Amino acid sequence: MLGPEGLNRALEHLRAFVRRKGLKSSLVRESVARAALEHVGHFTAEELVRSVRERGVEDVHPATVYRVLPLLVEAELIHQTLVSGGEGQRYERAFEREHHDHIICSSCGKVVEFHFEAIELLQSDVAKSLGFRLTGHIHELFGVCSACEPLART
Amino acid sequence: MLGPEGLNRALEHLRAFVRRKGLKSSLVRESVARAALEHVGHFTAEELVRSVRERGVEDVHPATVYRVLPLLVEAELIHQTLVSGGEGQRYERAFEREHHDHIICSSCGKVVEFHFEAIELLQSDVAKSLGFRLTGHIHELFGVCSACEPLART
DNA sequence: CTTGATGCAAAAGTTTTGCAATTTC
DNA sequence: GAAATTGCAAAACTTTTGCATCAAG
Repeated sequence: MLGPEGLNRALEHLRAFVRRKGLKSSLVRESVARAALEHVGHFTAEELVRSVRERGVEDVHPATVYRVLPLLVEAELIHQTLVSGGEGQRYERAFEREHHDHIICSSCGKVVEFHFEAIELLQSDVAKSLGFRLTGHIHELFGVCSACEPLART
Repeated sequence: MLGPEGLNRALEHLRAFVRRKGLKSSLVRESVARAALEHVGHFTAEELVRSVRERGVEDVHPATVYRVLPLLVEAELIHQTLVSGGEGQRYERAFEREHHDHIICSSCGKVVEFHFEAIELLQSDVAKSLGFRLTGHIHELFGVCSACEPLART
């Protein structure tokens, strides 16, 4: 959860980013940013359009959201996430959040975040040993959560 | 590379699979399977259509490829892969291949496969500690390869 | 000769784009 | 007022689907 102060910091960050790029600020874009930043969990472009609309104040056209999303990514307010397939590209807030990966229950769809430093370190080692300078990664685990597997419980 | 004998084993495997499911064998499907199995590296549905056509013998309609691909996945002749975004779902051969993940150079697009048992083991640990039975994963690293980074070489 | 496989065309779903109207600076 | 942003409609792209025809067992 990003509190009201965090939201302000994020919007200020966005304004500075926009200024730096020689672009203009805009109400609509900030509405989209607000909806994205306060969205719980992952969201698609379409869901974001709905979120903005549900907040009542502004209304956004899907095309605009599709134009704003890459900008928010570039400003590092949000990240693209995978959370496997389905309906289109997903995003989640990145601003003032720690890095994490996901494990998804194939049965109920539950998504749990995890962060394991040991894995992160090994990733760097792998990259280094292959002659790469690591800049990012996608890591998603699939499984069946305990709630979905009342069977086979030892 | 899958040699001619491997190809035969794969096709026989497919035939058995098809029989087991109560479906029928077909020339076209086997052409698609052959093209997929002998394809070097990753491929999309569209590329597979081209590959089949280039082999000259058969010709396949895209719709057919889209219908065949899930079957080949189910038969475990191929796997879906990510190899980040771009034009549609990608696949690669799975038959008689070890599991591996990918690291991709963001600059030149080079894809290198890797397999690190330590990471695989940690993944299981993570899943277990979160109450999941692990069934699969996507793991893709991004970076800049040595060829693309003549600068910053220490 | 019954059932599955295929081609084709049309549809569906997501994302992009050209353009006129609007907002921002 | 010049330039960026937005909405709208149309296009682009990938994938799916209904249906008539073809091929397999």
